[in-house]
Amino acid sequence: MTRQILVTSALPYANGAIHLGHLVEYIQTDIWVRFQKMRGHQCWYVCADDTHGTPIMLRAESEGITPEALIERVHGEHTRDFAGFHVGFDNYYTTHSEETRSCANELYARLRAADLIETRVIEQYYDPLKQMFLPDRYIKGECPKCGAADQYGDNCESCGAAYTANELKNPYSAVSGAKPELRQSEHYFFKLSDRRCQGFLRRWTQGEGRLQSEAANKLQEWLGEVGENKLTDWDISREAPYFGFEIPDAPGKYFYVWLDAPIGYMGAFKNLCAREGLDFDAYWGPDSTAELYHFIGKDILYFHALFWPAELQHAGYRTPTKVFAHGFLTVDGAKMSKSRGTFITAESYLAQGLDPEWLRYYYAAKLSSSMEDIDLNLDDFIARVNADLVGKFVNIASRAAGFVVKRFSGQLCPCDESLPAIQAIRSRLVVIADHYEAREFSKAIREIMALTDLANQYVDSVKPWELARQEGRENELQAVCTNALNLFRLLAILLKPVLPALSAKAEAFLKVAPFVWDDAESVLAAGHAINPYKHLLTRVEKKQVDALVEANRDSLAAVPPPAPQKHAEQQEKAAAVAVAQAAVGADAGPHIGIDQFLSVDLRIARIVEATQVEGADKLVRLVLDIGPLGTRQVFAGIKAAYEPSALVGRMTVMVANLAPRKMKFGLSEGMVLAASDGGGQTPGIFLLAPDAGAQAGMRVK
RNA sequence: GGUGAUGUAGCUCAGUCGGUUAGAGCGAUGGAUUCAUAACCCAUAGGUCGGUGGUUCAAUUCCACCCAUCACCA
Repeated sequence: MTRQILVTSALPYANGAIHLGHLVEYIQTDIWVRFQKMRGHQCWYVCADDTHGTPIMLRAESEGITPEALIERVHGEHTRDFAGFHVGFDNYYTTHSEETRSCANELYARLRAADLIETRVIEQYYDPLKQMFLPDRYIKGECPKCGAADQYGDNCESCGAAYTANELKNPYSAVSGAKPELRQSEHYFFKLSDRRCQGFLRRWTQGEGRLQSEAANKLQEWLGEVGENKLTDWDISREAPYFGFEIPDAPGKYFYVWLDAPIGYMGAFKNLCAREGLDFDAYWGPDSTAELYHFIGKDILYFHALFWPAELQHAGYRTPTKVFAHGFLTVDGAKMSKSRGTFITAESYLAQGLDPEWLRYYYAAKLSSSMEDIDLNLDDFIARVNADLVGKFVNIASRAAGFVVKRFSGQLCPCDESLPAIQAIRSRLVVIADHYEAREFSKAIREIMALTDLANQYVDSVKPWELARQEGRENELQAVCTNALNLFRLLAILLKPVLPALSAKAEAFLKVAPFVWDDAESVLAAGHAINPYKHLLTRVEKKQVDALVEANRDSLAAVPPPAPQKHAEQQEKAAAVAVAQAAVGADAGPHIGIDQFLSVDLRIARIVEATQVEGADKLVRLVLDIGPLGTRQVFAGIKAAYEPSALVGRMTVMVANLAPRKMKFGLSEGMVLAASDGGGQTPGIFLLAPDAGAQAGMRVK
């Protein structure tokens, strides 16, 4: 029976590059989709860029371009990167489309009709300078609990306390630095707390096979006990200015990016329907018999297993058949890191000349159906790809093809289907297919590689190179090589979902039509002729991987800090961090060693003299007392912020071993430490000062 | 802080619904071989199954606590 299947991967956010963490999901999904297609099912794979929200708006602004221009450029980059890794979308669209807009409007209207939309006035911080409401993540201030400075508006990184932005002390806008004011505005809420949603979700999330058991448990936790009303309503609107879709009956208010993101699945599919002549309702209507699967990262389970099905259900659409969550990617056992060079972009991987199928294979070899994180161990990556793919798999074709082409013009004789190795493959077909279907790719790969070992053992046992030296044994030679090539073909079929490009080369080499799964039931006919063998796959070299890491080290200062996967919600914090970092003047950059740090001689200094410098716009001349080290003259560019007379007597911190520099106004013998916003968004210069008790000349470290 | 997941050979991972000698691939070592991008084949070594206690005739497997890593706490 031919199944009708619609598959999605989560929409990547349109303000950053695709990296190896993202690729886990797209490769996982692509393997599954390719498997379904090989099985002869009608399977559509759609995805899109997630293009709306504050981070996009601010990012575009900082680049001096329109959001439309930004998302168009990023769409091009994403499309290129995915194609480079053979991710075969049937449609890679954008949420900034008329299809998505109309789907969003329709879904919203239906929820409204179902009395599941409610308006409520809420009080929120507003940036008077920037003239916009600030998401919590864009407000910083002192933690209400422990008093730590520069904490975000949702929780404290110092003491871990959770609170609302309104509770922060001395709040300021991370966008402009301005002091935000509380303003009221009307927001639109999806009533997730409604009894209907609760009841529905309790049933839906526990549906057989709907979610992985870990995910179902998590959902159970979020839902709470029966009677316990743990779900809260979801704020789905944002005030202008906002880059997104305006809510039809609410001028100046926009759908929150997370509302239209999953609707982007619909929009992308609707666009595909127009192109392919498909019936949208056959897939999304309440009576749809098609299967709908969402592949997502475990970080966005909440959206896909609570909000999304509840919305669909009550807006009269079908709900997802299953939601598949995967874990995060670590590299060499740790979070991806810019300073270590393990925050690797898809673009750089390809640009450095690494083969995308190496990564596809490695991921497949590690992926299971669980939500566990997977680790890309770079040394293991090299060893495994080389051993399995080049040493074992490709080697089978390589060691048989030469004889067949040279001695028999590429012609094959009948294949011995009773061969134990062939029988072994046949006997494992169902098991392997089941593993693919269940997304147990690592198990499938394990099986296939065990069979590959059998194939090499077979070649070793029949010793074609000895037969080739003996007259009169040509038939035997042709027979064993034919068998070996058939073994290779069968294995290539099994690996095709993982290695589409390599399989295509194998098809060309063997001169056969594109493999489908059922081809594994047959063998090449006697008399069939193959092409001369060309290398199907090169080895990974350590130096290539080293170069890749080097190329990614610290090369991404402009993008948000590393994280396994980024979607709109999480992006807000990342973007806020980026904004905050820009405000400090620079990214944290690569690490330095303790020795390097200790080479800077920082000293507590007492300002004993401070005078205007005639003819200098920014400089103040300071004479600093650093105790046993005597006094130093320093010219500091702090005139804009400090009246010289007010500085006399103050304690501060200076770099005592900075090489003296001759300036127009005299010799500067060091540097005082002061903070300022290199980006110019927060005005002011802030001289450092030690706590009371510090004495002039003390070492700072 | 609370909750959950994970922690098994140098590396990557299986596995044990408690039961005689804990498995695979890679890597290492030795051997064999030379058809194959020095690949392949055979063999050997290597683990107090994160730590400490407990339950049991018996625990790596169950329980408690601890440590480490990761995640969630919307």
